Amino acid sequence: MSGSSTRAQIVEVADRLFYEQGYEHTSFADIASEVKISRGNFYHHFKTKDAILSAVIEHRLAKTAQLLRQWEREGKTAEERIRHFIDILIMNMAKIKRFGCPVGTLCSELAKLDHASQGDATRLFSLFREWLGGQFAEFGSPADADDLAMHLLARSQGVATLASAFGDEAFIEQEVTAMHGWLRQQAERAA
Amino acid sequence: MSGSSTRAQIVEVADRLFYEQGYEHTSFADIASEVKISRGNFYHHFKTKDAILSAVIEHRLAKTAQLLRQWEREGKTAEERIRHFIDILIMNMAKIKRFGCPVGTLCSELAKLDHASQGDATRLFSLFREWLGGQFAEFGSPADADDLAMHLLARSQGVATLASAFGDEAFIEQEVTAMHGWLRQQAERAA
DNA sequence: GCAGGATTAGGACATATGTCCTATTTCCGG
DNA sequence: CCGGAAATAGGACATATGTCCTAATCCTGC
Repeated sequence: MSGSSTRAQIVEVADRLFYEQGYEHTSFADIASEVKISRGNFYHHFKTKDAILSAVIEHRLAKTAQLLRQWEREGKTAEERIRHFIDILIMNMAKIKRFGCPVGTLCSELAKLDHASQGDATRLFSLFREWLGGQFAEFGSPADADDLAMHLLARSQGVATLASAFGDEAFIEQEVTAMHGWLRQQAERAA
Repeated sequence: MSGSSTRAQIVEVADRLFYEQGYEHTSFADIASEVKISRGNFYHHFKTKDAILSAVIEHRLAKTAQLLRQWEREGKTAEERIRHFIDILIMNMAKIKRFGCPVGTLCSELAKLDHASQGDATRLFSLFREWLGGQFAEFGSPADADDLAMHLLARSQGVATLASAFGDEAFIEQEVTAMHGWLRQQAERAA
């Protein structure tokens, strides 16, 4: 079981390539070449391409959960924590401009492929949704906390899609400012 | 040049399949099979797959321009016309739930493929953007008309992406209502 | 130090797919 | 009615790709 390092490398490279090139457009050869292992060796770690996808999604879920825990620690108020979410658009601006949102584009692709892992990919969204819902619930409006979470999720998705299509970073910054304003409003309304 | 009918059929089928299955995942065989022509015959109408994509985008651009002209006729006020745009989320709800937005998902896919037609696909967004910009300009705030157009475009994109990921039609309806409310606000602010 | 499992390399194999060629059929203008 | 262009069918061809097998090598526990 020492190949864990190789396996981890495969997952990391696949994670990046699935994001940058899409799942279907990324081949075993692409991944093997970057990890510098032979295609044949691949089979020892993952029987099928679907298995790699599952591992990548699993990996992303873990990374995301960790990120959410970090925000939980860093932000004192719910508003501050939600602010962190909005700011990932700024943090990952360069990559979002080129490839869109990793979660949204993966879900879209899998939907078109009618892929078995669709549900798992959607779980990535669910993580953010539930976390945001929890934060918004602290605002005092637990009834529509989920609505607010979905609304914010949708807005960031749209920003990522358009920023990518138009190659426009300024638009990201502009909309992030607008989202911060909207968040402020929600916080004030609650207080 | 009588094959225009066959050619048109090819473009229509390709248009639908590219939407439902994605560009790369749709093969010549898929299209030929649905149009009921042989794969070989295909070459007579389109030399390359890229050529089909170009024709499909051209076709979508024409259809979109026609739609915009129709809205132009049907809506008396700018607000009414913009309302038509928002309502396509309702009109195409069933397909959006399954496959997302045809424009957004195509642009995302082409971005990952680093495809030469990326720019042409983005023109589809530009059509809506410029048209919406023109409508918002009538509100009296020509300065940020484009910002409002992009904002609305982004919101519908996000709604389509999330609705597809979660398979949630109610979310579409909810956000459409919210967008109508937002539009009303913009109109009132202008008046 | 050695046996046995883990890991790796290299390649075989079937299939799918974009591209392209050729022969045949269909259609239309003169 | 007929000659040529358009359209079609069928398949060839090279390549890419997911999958899988086998032999060699590495490493670890005894």
